[in-house]
This record gives sequence, structure tokens and C-alpha cells, in this order.
Amino acid sequence: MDINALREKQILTAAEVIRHDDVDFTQPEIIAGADVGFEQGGEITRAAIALLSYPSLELIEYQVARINTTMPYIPGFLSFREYPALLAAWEKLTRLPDLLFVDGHGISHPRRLGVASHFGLLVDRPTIGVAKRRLCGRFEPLPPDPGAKAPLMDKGENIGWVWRSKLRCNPLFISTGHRVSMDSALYWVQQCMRGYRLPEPTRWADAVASNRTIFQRWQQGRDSEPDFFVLR
DNA sequence: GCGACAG
DNA sequence: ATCTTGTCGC
Repeated sequence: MDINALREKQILTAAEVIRHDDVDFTQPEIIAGADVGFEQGGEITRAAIALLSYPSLELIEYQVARINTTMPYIPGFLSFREYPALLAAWEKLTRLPDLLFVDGHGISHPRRLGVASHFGLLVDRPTIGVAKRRLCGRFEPLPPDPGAKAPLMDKGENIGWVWRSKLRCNPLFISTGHRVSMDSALYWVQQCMRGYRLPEPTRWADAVASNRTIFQRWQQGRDSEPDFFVLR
């Protein structure tokens, strides 16, 4: 792989990213979350996409894809490592979401093409980048208050938001992926919060990808009588 | 040259 | 990201 060629490709591709609200999702019906993980020491890349109804935010479908890893992790080039698996999971979906939250950055990237933007372009859907750590840019220290927000700035440009979604938790880095404005990106993430650090679509994608207990319970509830599964 | 560096 | 137990705090 030629990193310099990929860098040039990113610069050209970034010019195609749409940073405003291109479609009207006043009343989205389905919002999805996408997450990627690795198995066998990184040999296998596993992508999970979870579809949630909106505004009830209930899991209605999920798809998982496992493929051989094609590239190592290189900061700034994450999308080339993750998009093949994401595309495989995407193609398994029986219906498509109106909006997709991708783990990682959108335009808050050195060349403005994080995985959320790159994948959004590939599938031509509105996407939002929801990252847990900073990749580039600077921001003022955040007050401890939940809801505290600061602009993420890079080279004089506001490339995203640093937002404390929950008290005593590290902030989230939210940015435009594709076909969504910066303000809408933050707005929709906020609409999908249910008391945890991560928005529900992202949380479910993570739960599915990592087979967490919350997802296992959901699976059991599917082929059993829901009424007999009153946990807690 | 040195440090930073999504997942 | 992943490998992993106990543990600190709400």
C-alpha cells in the first residue's frame, strides 16, 4: 500500500463530502450505528451495524460481517482499514437507515475525510462521526457539567464539537460525516442519548459487535416469551 | 528533530 | 482495537 497515494486520494475525495443538510430528516424512522472490531490478533475484521427505530430507539435489526483484514491501523487512514467490512455488513441489511452514526471521526480529520465521511460517501447516506478520542484539532478544557460543549478547531476551522454527554465521563467528538450539518450532527446525537456516554445506535452496534450481555438478553427475548423476561 | 496519533 | 482482575466511585 502506498500511503502517499492514499493521502492524495483522501484530499480529492474530501472535496466531495457534503457538509450541510442535504436531505430532510425531520422525522427519521431508522437511525443506525456502526462499529468495527478485530479478532485473532487483528487477522479478522468484524463490522456490526445496528438499526434502531426512531424515536423509540429500539433495536430492530442488526447485521455482522467478518472479513480478512487488509490493512494495518495507521492514524489518519482508519477508513481504508474498516470500510470493506462495513460495506459487507451494509449490504446484508434488509432496509437502509435514514441516518448512520459511525464510530470514529467525520470531517474532524487532518484531510477532512475520517471514516464516517468516507463511508457516507461510499453508501451515499447521511452519516455522523462519533469518536471517543481526539485525532486532530484543539479545544478549550470542558467544564464538568454534562452537556458542556466546545468547538473543535483546526487551522482556523470549526471541524466538530467536543461534547460531554454524561457527568464524569470523557467527552465525545462529534462531527459531520456526510450530508449532515455540524449543528444537526450534534442535535441528532443528543436526540439518541438514553443515559449512557454513547448514543443508543453506537451503543447497540458496540453491543452486537462485542456480543455484550445486553445484546445476548435481547437475542433470548426474541425466541422466548418477552413477558417471562422481566429482568431487574 | 520531537511529539501526537480515530480504531 | 485487543489482551484482562480487581477495584474505585456513584
